[in-house]
Amino acid sequence: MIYFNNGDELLLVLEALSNPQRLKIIAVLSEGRQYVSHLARELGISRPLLYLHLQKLEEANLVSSDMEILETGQAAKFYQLNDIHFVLNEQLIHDLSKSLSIKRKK
Amino acid sequence: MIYFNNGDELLLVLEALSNPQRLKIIAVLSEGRQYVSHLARELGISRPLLYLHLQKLEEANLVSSDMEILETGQAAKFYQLNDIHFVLNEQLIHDLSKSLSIKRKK
DNA sequence: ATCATATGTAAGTATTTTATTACACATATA
DNA sequence: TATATGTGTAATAAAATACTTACATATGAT
Repeated sequence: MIYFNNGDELLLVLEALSNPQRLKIIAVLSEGRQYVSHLARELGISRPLLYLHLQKLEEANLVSSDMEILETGQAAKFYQLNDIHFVLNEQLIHDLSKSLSIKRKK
Repeated sequence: MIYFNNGDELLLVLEALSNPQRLKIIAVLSEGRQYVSHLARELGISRPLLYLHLQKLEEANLVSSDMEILETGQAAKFYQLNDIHFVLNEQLIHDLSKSLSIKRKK
């Protein structure tokens, strides 16, 4: 169960989830861990783009990664889902909005 | 309780929620309905910008609006929260991802 | 050595989102 | 009439996000 410590954390998760590619990534990973190149082929997107999305998911703590040696002997970076489960309602948004910053990113 | 009919609907809601200004708007509206100009002053943002955000929230069905005559005799547009309450987990994302489209917007 | 597979990232472009400025129009009050 | 309040929107600018192309490096198999 995801617990949000503040509004910025909630926003980080919501931003990570508000993209169709990233939802697809989560859907694929929900069937089991997988390494980057394989994931890219499965999703039909370029590896650099996949990296971008995985990075956002990782920053929001929705996925994690480990290096592992494939049967072929090559190193591969495996990604897996963290526990993604939370409830969202107006009360929570109201409470967390006090610790939510409105800021420029760059 | 929000029920998502498909992946695109889920995404629409997540996109609407993934912005700090819009979370603040929801937080304010959770304390009661309010009209646009008043809301803009309370949030410290311009009315055109507020319109933009309210439109996104309305498209995601998170808020609704009604015109009403103020005590002063002027017409005002009141916004109020719809029921915002849902659970999100990997199973749901997995299921809804099948009806999720990856598309350009314009 | 060459081919296929893997990771990793820099640099540039395209698209979308967010925000501002400037209008038009209406009602009530001083 | 001038001022203050309200709605509504068009046009533009700025910022952030998404995506592409190109490259470097490494391992194993042919």
